[in-house]
Amino acid sequence: MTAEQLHENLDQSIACFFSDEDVIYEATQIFDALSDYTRFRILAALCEGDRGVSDLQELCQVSQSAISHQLRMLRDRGLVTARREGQRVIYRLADEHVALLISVGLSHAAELTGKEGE
Amino acid sequence: MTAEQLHENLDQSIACFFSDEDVIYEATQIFDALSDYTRFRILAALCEGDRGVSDLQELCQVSQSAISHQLRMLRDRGLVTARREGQRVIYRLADEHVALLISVGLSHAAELTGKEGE
DNA sequence: TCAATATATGCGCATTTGCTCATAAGTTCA
DNA sequence: TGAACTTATGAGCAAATGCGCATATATTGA
Repeated sequence: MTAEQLHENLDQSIACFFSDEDVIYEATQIFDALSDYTRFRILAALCEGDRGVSDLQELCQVSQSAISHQLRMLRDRGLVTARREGQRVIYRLADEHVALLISVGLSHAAELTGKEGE
Repeated sequence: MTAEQLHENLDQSIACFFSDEDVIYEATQIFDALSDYTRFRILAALCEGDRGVSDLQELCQVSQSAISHQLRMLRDRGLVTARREGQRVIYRLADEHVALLISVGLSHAAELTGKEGE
């Protein structure tokens, strides 16, 4: 089999995944958002309900600036939305897929670390 | 931050997610593996079946060195396993959760980019 | 044993990332 | 208005990342 033939076969068999390079890139952006310890905890907390910035800051134990920078990134990527309530700004998950991703990721991680029974 | 500090500040309502800092870290490692364009395509290809290194290299259109470096990372994180077949080395997905993560990530991405109907 | 093929690895560099610091901007209340 | 409070932002820095380059290792066949 030539390289070209191989390539065509591969393309066909996984066409459902590789139909659009932009979609793949966008998917990597989602996973990138979930790949940081602070951001993951932000998103996991938001799975449970809306949270203010200062609540998230306390939960994640990082500086106000760090939380705000990470929230900006999550906003820019469309993973969260923000609304103002007086002085506070309340964040909310923008996509229900995120909760599923977090759940699956934690299941996998729990198996790897042998903590699934807790 | 120590494990004690983290545990003390955890919100009770999300204790199910935050029961172990190691599990959270491990989850972020999985998402980190999926956050790179080349690695994502490697893993997506492996969802369809085992693949040799040169096949993956051709599919991802990157150098031999780049593929090998990324495969090493995926091995180190336990996401793939490798077996030798003659001169070739064949890689395989080590965890079925990865296929689910990829599927959910692509669904989310397809919605964001307006390509879900294709 | 040696050349050819296939894959892995150490080093180094350019780029990216996550954070701190300082400061700006928006809101409430006096 | 202005002070207190909350959140956002820009600049810059240390650390991490992804890859190229050169080379090492492993397998096969002559």
